Amino acid sequence: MDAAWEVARADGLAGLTLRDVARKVGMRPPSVYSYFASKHAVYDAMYAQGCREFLGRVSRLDLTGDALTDLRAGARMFIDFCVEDPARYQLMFQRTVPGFEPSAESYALAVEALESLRAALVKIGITAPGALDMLTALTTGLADQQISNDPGGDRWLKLVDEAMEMFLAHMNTRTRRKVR
Amino acid sequence: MDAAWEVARADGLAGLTLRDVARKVGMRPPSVYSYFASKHAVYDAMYAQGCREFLGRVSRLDLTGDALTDLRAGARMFIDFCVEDPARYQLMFQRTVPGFEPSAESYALAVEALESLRAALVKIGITAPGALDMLTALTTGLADQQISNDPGGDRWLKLVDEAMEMFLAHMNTRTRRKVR
DNA sequence: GTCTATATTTGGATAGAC
DNA sequence: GTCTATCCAAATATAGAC
Repeated sequence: MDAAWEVARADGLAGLTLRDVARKVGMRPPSVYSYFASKHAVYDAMYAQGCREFLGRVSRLDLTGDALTDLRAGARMFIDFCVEDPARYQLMFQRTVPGFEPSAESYALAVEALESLRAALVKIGITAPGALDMLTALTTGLADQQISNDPGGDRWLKLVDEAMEMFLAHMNTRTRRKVR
Repeated sequence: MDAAWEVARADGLAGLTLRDVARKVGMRPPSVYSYFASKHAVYDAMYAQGCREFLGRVSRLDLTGDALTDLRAGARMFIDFCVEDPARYQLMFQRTVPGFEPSAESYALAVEALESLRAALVKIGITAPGALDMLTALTTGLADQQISNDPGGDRWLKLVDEAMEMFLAHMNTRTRRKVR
């Protein structure tokens, strides 16, 4: 798995070949088939591993109950996760690999992650319809722009706190309007 | 070119092959080389064509001078442009094709498009540093989520107006803070 | 479990005739 | 300009020996 990630990071996710993975671990290509039934299976294992890593980070967030503080922490965690490994980001969130679809088993992990995000939002009082969708658009947009247009830099990273302020202020407006 | 786009839409951008393009126009594969020097050259021509189409739409926007109205119109135009052809979106904004980099000539068109966006923002009084970056993050995020997670639907499309309200309210806040 | 050997497919690209 | 024929390389996958 480590070798597969290395190859994906070096040659692009679509450029991953079992030959390269095999060579990286000092094996001949056919030997890889003792561990994975197909190239697809390698992608699926990577997808699942990415989901588990993400779930681990979600669970290690220590949230305070203060909306702005928690939004910032969550958004930073998510965007750091995306930016630190663009190949993983592409696999998990872009789905741009030729014919790859995660297995039901792996996909369940992704659903679990989104569910935990929804629960966290409810906990800080953000329940408006569309709020979760707006937040995922905003955070993936920041991550995407950072990765595509300023790799290695911080041009969009440094907007994360401000984006969460903007988001929260907007949600507060909506809530007040509703209550009145 | 039309055939190339059709193939890209059908088989994915990375799945485009000159063989398929040739067959689609009733030619044999080598004949394509009378028109394009390489597969790369085809991608580059597609990129340039996408940019020109986008520039055309930018110039056809009739802006009113009212910030919210114009932001909404611009964002809708951009996101519609992205969503209506995910292969084009991937080529122009994701840059996920194996070793493809647009030629300097083609890239200049993309720069021109971003420049016209910046000018439009200035015209409605949005000049804060980072405002343009925040706007591109927000709009590409909406487009990206729509394409990735609800293709053919409108789950994120219908958030566009609200997103622009949020963005504008935020920018107004920042301006006032600066003035005081 | 790992290897050698190989089948098979695919696809970019060129040579040279017409 | 288009064709036939072909080269070449890469890459997934399998068979079967050790």
